[in-house]
Amino acid sequence: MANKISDERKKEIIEGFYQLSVQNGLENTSIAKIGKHLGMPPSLIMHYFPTREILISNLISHILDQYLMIYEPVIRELETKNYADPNTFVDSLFSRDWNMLFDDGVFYSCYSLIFRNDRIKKEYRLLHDKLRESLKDILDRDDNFAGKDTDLLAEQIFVVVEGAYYYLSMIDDENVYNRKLEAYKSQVYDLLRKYEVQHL
Amino acid sequence: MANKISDERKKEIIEGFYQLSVQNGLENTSIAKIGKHLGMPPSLIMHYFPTREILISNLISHILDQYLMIYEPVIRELETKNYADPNTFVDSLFSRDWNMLFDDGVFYSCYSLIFRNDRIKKEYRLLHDKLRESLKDILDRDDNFAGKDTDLLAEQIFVVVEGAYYYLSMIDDENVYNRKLEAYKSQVYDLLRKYEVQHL
DNA sequence: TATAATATTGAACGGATGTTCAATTTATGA
DNA sequence: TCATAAATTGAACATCCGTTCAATATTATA
Repeated sequence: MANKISDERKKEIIEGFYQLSVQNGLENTSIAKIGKHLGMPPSLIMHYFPTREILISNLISHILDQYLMIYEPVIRELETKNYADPNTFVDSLFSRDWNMLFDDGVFYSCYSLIFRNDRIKKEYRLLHDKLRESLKDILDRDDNFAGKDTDLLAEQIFVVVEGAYYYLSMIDDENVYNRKLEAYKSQVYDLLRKYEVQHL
Repeated sequence: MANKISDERKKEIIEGFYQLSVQNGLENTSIAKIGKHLGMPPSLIMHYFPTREILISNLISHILDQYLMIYEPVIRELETKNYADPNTFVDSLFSRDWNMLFDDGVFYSCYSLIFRNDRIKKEYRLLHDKLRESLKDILDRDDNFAGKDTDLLAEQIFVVVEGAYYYLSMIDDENVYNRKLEAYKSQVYDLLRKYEVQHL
């Protein structure tokens, strides 16, 4: 609460940056354009983010926070119940809902920066470690997976999820999209079933 | 063979573009820089590629061709034999070799363009359709998968492969890398085993 | 060899880029 | 209220961007 104006401006700038990046792409969004979009001179943007690199770095933190926020409702739902139906869980993971809330184009643009920037790489790694850890905790709380390698299971589930979004992003045709979606879903169902303790 | 000089120059320009993109990133590689790198004026580049958009489009075709070329030895090996050991096949798919031959950074940069360019999206889609189709053909030729949904199997294998490369690209630590690599490999082994006809 | 087509050059363009800076306005705290 | 700090402005910068164009050199064709 020390610098309230400062914090609000920073937030405003980053969100403006994000919005324009969704529309025109990260690489086509300049500081001048952000300024025009928000009705402020570029020099003000540079007052809060001294270089473009710092700006981008903050945009990435913002995006990764958003990404985490999208997962959170699913994770929290599973944390409250001691056992949640895997089907509903998988359905949430593959829900089309957060395609509306989150722009994959900007996400992959930022992802591609990990190959030349170790700090960004680390930030992406930490995000995914956190997600995997959350899932593992949930699985551990479930008796069906007692004594199983839930670390490995969580890892293998997320690999399918990421691969699925990679492929689904290429698909325009709704029927094809749904068919593929079901294929990837059942792939995760199978993983869960494979790991579950057999009840009689 | 009509325009040999033209074709060679085009190839030279695209490869120069690719090399600089590997070093500095796609978004930091300008026409002027390519010209300087190859010792030719930017106007010559624009003579062969009238706009930057066309240049990028050709770079993407080049990259997707290369991507296909990396898969080809594996695919051809499996085509010649009537039955190839799934293990060696999976090993090849996950071989670290083509990380040396192919730059994932440029690949993902180009991939992120699919979200705002339908032609690029289609080109990526066709590439992956082709790869999946090749794998399906190979599986179909194998008696162990007779009567099985090899289309689905191929799809699910590639989802794991793509997801795997997505995650592995974030890992620097060699031990962690290898551990994850094995997890993803065994995930594909499991898929193959699940689909195989049971022999006694 | 003459002619047409192609390849190559170098200069120039308007505009956009990230960044700097000094001046001014606004808010904060004593 | 007054001094100090923070927020904001607008102009200016060197440099790079993609692109254009007319002129020249080279090659292919008849």
